[in-house]
Amino acid sequence: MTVSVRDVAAAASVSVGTVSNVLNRPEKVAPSTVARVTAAIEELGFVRNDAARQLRAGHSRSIGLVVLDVRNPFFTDVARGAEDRAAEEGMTILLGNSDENTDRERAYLDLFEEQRVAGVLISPLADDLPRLQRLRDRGTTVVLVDREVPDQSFSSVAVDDVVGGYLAVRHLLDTGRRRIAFIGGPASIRQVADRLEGARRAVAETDDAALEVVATESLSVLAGRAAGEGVRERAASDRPDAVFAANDLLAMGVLQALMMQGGIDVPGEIALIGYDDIDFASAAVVPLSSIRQPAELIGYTAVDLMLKEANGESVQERVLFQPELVVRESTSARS
Amino acid sequence: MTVSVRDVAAAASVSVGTVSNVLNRPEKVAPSTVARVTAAIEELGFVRNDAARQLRAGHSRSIGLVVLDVRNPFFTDVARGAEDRAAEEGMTILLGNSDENTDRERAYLDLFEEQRVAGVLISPLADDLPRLQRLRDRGTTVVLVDREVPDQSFSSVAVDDVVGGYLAVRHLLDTGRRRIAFIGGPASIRQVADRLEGARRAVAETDDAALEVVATESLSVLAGRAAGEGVRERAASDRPDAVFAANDLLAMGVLQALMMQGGIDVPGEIALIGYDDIDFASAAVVPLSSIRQPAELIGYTAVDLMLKEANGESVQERVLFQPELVVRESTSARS
DNA sequence: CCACGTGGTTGAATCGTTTTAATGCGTACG
DNA sequence: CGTACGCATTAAAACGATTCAACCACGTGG
Repeated sequence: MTVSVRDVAAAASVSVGTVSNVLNRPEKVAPSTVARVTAAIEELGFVRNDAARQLRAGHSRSIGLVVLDVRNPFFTDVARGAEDRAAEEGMTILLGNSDENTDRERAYLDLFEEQRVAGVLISPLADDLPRLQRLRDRGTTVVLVDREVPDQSFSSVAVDDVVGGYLAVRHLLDTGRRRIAFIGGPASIRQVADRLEGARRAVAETDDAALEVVATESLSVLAGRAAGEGVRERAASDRPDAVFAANDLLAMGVLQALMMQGGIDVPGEIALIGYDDIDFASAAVVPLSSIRQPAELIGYTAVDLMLKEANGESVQERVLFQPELVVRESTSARS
Repeated sequence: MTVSVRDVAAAASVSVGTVSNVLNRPEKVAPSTVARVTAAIEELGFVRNDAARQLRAGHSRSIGLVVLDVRNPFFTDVARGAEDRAAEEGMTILLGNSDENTDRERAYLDLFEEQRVAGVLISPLADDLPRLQRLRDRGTTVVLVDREVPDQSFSSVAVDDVVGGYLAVRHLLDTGRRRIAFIGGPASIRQVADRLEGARRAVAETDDAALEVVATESLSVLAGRAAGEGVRERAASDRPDAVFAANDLLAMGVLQALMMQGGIDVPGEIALIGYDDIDFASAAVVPLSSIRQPAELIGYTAVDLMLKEANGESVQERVLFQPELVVRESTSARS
């Protein structure tokens, strides 16, 4: 059924070795032979079998990328950056979506390991570091995306989320807000914890400021809507005057809930700031202030680090980008 | 370095065949042997080499999916639906992103063919059907996503975009609008052409209605913003009183441009409707009316069709879903 | 005239898993 | 007592591309 090098070789009356050479090192083969083989390939519609190549090579030309949520534009941007860098090397990105679920994360890691990917980039969930450690010990290069690890045992590319959280809340305080609510979760996700930590620091600097934490199940629009409804249903005196959402998806959900049928004025009554600065943030009902991260650059750099480490050019490098405050209408001063 | 079945066999003092049996048909192996082999696998940290499996099997357990744009939530939803169905069979989705670019589309098809994927799902770009035909002739099952082909030679799952376009514009006309602008492109994309066709039909039913077409380079937020600016800069008398954007990303861009610094009132001056009903549509500056498509179901069904056809259970099936109008504030009657 | 390169090409070995026909071994049955 | 059968396991043959040592023919320089 399928045509192999063997068939091509027969058709061009050369050996399989020569066919392989034409495919991989045409300059080593006489031009006339190249022509004959190429013709045979065309004629028979030969297509390389990648499984056989990989088997021989010992590893694939793909890179595994596990993200927390494909629906979050931040991560698709990271993926695109990664894809760009990979394409420069003729490699491919395999995108896995853990959906903030440990089992799914593990399943993708297993899959990638069976595929013998050149490396794994992962925005890891909770602390299943031992699993990653094992993976690395068996010879797979691992780069952490948007996550650093205290013992410095992995390469990583991340953004300083403590600073990001600080910037967000500092901004809220600067515009006169005092009762800040942090909406986000689960706390096991490092990004969430760090952004909260940054928020705490900012609040601690201001005497009469208070921080309240509203935990969510996940970082989705839906979870944000639920949390927002909780806030809306409170007595007016009991509500915060500013909300810092752990990411833009949550923030958009919160915004929807607050404004639902003549609800609460944003930013009049409650100011709102998100995180990630996704494209849609600026198009929200009330254009959303946010903390910008260089998403594509993160992906690009992660692949770069992975390749370097795999080539032995460097061992464990850790890149840290700085986040940036983007002010829009959702945090305007009260009129 | 890496440990193979051979090593496991030696460690458990059985043959490689037995190890393979433990892996794939444990019920055929004596329990005590299973235990011994499993222990050896654990001990040595053995991980199956998927390339070797595939080579033997002749095809992979992955399914290729090529979409027009990963940044469009509609397609990530399709991908999730596909992933769900694939997971039920222990298979994986390989996601390729053509970015509305023929070369990239072709590159992904080549890649998938080399990988010997079990099948290819594709939302094809222009008319590179011969390429798909060849792919199919060489034995790869192909299912068209969101695209039908006149000669019925491929299985497909799609939504009736002509009906969708009709619903959108019919709604605009019903709310009293008469000068309709269709914003979208490139026209070579079937979805765009069909939605426009539907729009034409609706306009043709109403005597005093006019349709204008504003072509865009792509279906992105950016392209929408550019088109929207064009409209905004016109003399008020020259502007349409309603805009039908070929998808929600465009619509969000148009919306941003129209409202820019005290611009045009939506829906007061211009009504706006999009297409796809992505999650963010309801959270837009002005909540966006749209045409809803069952994105996840499309992906799910596409994989289903592919599996059926690959198993020879059916040849060429064509599924057509109906779109649905979702009315929000962006098309409210003028106050 | 012979040894010695050189540019092209060959054939066999290899990667790691799965599969299949064959084998061994014990038990039940005629 | 021998045959037959079932069960567990084995050994060897695939799958298809790549690589590498060997080889060949043909000059060229000594």
